[in-house]
Amino acid sequence: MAISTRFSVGIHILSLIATDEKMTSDLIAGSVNTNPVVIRKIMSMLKKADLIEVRPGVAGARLARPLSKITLLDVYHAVAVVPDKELFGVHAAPNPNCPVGRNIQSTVTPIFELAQSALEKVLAHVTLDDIVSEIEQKEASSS
Amino acid sequence: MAISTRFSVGIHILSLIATDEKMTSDLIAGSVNTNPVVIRKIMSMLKKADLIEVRPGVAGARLARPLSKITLLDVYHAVAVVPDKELFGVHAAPNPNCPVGRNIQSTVTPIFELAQSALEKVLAHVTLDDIVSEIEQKEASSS
DNA sequence: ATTACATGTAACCAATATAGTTACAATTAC
DNA sequence: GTAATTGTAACTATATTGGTTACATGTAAT
Repeated sequence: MAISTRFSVGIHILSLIATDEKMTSDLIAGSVNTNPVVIRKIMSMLKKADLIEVRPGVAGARLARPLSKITLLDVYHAVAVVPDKELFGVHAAPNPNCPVGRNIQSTVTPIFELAQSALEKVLAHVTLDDIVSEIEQKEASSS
Repeated sequence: MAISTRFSVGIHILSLIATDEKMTSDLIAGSVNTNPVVIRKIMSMLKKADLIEVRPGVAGARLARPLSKITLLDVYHAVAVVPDKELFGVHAAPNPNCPVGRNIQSTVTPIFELAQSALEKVLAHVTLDDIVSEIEQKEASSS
């Protein structure tokens, strides 16, 4: 299964908030092209992860940190696209009476962690500032 | 969602076949601790990916290539843990009338590809030979 | 303070993926 | 020919995703 689009939607939401703090979930939903409740649920996750500040009743949201201090990895973790932060699932109860069965988990897990960490490192090196700048640049060069 | 355990089970299966070509799906299921049909389905994928040779009616399987020429990435692709080979899902139809909406996909996709490729590179650098040797080593040092 | 508008959630739905299971046809080996 | 094995179809239970309706709660402005 692919990693949930909550991740890309989360980036989308934060980019919109960055350019306009008066963005309502309705407006954001219009840009993402989905239902406002989907947006509010994701924003609720972003809020719990202390990436944004939102208040019931008051339109819009505010970034809790400067754009350059929010990495894609922060968003990735915030929207919980991966349960338990374990990207790779491992079958739970291999047979301890078999040489392969009793060693497969401990053999495979560190490799999976390496792979996961390589992926996360890429995400950690990209900030929302990079994203928004890139978008602005594309807009400027297309006008 | 985590990457399916089909991946780790696939590695488990191949490691067993490597040490004994007479391994039936029943025996393998005993080591993995699951149903034989689950094993046969995964073996069917491994066969389609030309990693193993199996024949109906005849017990066991044979590796189609030497252990050192089968990477974890080969297995990863074979068991189709990721549809379309696209690890990250991206929301499909953002609003083209919004500056963020019309640029988010093209901005985010190359970063996702970088991250995915970093992960795959790790998997590509580990062969089944590494896995089996590691298991043998653990067995030897625990005796 | 009433009105209008937002957010925050609960509850539900359809579609899909996973992992497991039963059942059985087709194939091979002895 | 019999026994054993692979290969699948069909089905189940469970979980996740993405979407939707409904509504309670909170804020602001007139």
